[in-house]
Amino acid sequence: MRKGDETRERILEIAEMSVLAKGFAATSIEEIIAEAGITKSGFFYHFKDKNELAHIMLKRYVCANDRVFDDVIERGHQLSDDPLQAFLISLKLLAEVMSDLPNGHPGCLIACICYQERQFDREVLNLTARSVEAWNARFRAILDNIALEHPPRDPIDFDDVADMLSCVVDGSIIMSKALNDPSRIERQVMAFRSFIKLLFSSTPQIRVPLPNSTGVSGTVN
Amino acid sequence: MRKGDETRERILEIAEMSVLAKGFAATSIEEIIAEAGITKSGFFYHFKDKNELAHIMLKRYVCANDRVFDDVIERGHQLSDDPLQAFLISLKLLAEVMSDLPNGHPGCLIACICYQERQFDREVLNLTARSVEAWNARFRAILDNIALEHPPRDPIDFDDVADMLSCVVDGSIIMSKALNDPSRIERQVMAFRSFIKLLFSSTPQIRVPLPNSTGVSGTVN
DNA sequence: CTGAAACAGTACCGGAGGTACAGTATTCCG
DNA sequence: CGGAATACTGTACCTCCGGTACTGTTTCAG
Repeated sequence: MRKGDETRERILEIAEMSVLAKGFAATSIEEIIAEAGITKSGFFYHFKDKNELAHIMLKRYVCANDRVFDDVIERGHQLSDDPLQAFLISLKLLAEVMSDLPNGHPGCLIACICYQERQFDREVLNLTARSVEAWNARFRAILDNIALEHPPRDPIDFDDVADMLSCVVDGSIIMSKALNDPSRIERQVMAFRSFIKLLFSSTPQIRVPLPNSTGVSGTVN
Repeated sequence: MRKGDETRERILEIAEMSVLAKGFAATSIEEIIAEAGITKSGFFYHFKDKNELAHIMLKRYVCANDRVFDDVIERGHQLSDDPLQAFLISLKLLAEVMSDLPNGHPGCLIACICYQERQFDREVLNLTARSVEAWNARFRAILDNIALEHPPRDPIDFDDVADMLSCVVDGSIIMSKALNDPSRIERQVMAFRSFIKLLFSSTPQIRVPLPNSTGVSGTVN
C-alpha cells in the first residue's frame, strides 16, 4: 500500500517531465517504465491506460500549482496589510519561485494539454478549463480588494487584468523554452508587477509637489 | 511542377492544423494523406521524413506571421506620425486580426514546438529561437522610438516590455484554447495596450517649466 | 517523342500502445 | 500464523503507424 503509492508517484513524476519535454503522444510507456525501473505490467497495474495517466497527472499538477499560489499569496498578506502592497510582494515572491528552478521551468501542463487537446477526453479538458477559471477568479478577487483602497488609473476590465497574469506566466514559460533562458519568466512576472503598480499606485497629481511626497511609490520598490 | 507546389501546400496546411490540435507525434501521416487525397508515396515524394515536414512547416509559419506583424505595424505608421499613437493603433489592429478568425485562433506553432522540443532537431529549435528574438527586437525598436518623444513613467527594462507582447499573445492563445473563448486573445492584446498607454502617456502634473525636473521615473520608482 | 515531375502500388520492418493472463513476493490484518 | 489483499513480474500476442525500398504509371513541358 505504502510502496504502491511511492511507485505511482515516481511514474507520475517521470511521465510529467517527459510530457512537458516531448508531448503526450511522444511519451512512450516503455521509456517511463525503463526510467522507473518497473515492467509494463507494473505500469498497467497502476493506470488502466495512458488516458488515465493523463487524468491523474493533471490532477496532481493542478493541486501542486494551487499550493504554490496559495503559499505566495498568503506570504504576501503576512508581510503587508495593504492589499496592493501584499499583491506586489506576492508577485515578487512568485517571480522568485519561478526562477528558483535548477534546470529552468519544466513547463505548464495546462498549456501542454491545450496544444494537444484532441488527444484528451472531455474530462481532462474540463479540468484544465476549471482550474484556469479558478486561478483567474482568484486574481480577480485580489484586484477587487485592491481597488477598494486604490482607485485604478485606467478603466480596464479587471477580468482582463486578472487573466493577464496567467497569460504572462504561460507565455513567458514558452519564451524561456524557446530562447533557453529561464530568467525570462521572472522578468515577465516583474513586468506584470510594473503594470499593477502603474495601474493602482496613486500619483502625486493632486498633492502639493513637496520633495519628500513620493507617496506610495517610495515604499514600492 | 505547378501542381506539385499545390499538393505540397495542401499537405502543409493540413499538417499544421493537425499539429496545432493534436501535437506533432499524434499527427499521423496516414491521416494527412487521407485528408489530402494522396498516397503515402506521394507524401514521401514531397518530404523525405516527418522531420523535414516540421522544418518546412515552421518556415512557412514564421513567414506568414512576419507578414501579419509587418502589415499591422505598417498600417499603424500610416495612420499616425506619433510613434506612441502608431503603436497603439497597431496593437488595436493586431487585436482585431487575432479575433477575426472564424473558429478561434488555431494556435502558435512556435509555442507548440516548444512544448514538444525533444521531438525536433537543432535546426528547427534554432529557427524558433531566432524568430522569437527577431520579433522581440522589432518590438524593442518600436519602444525605443516611442521613448524618444514620450518618457516612460516606470524604469522598466524595455526588453521586458517588448518580450511581454509575445508572452501575452502566446499566453492568451493558450487561455483561449483552455476556456474555448476566442475573445480572450483580443482582450489580452488590449490589456497590453493599456500597459503601454499607462507607461508612456504623459500626466498633466508632470508639466514643469524646467526640462530636467520632469523626471517622472524619479517620482514613480 | 522523350524525359522529368508527380505521383500510385505493394511489400516489409520495427517500435509502441494495449490486452490477457498466469505467476510471485510482500505486507497487512484478523 | 495464515489467508488475503497489494504490488508487482513474465510472457505472449495483436494492431497501428512511421519509415524504407522498391517498381510502375500518368501528365505535361520542351
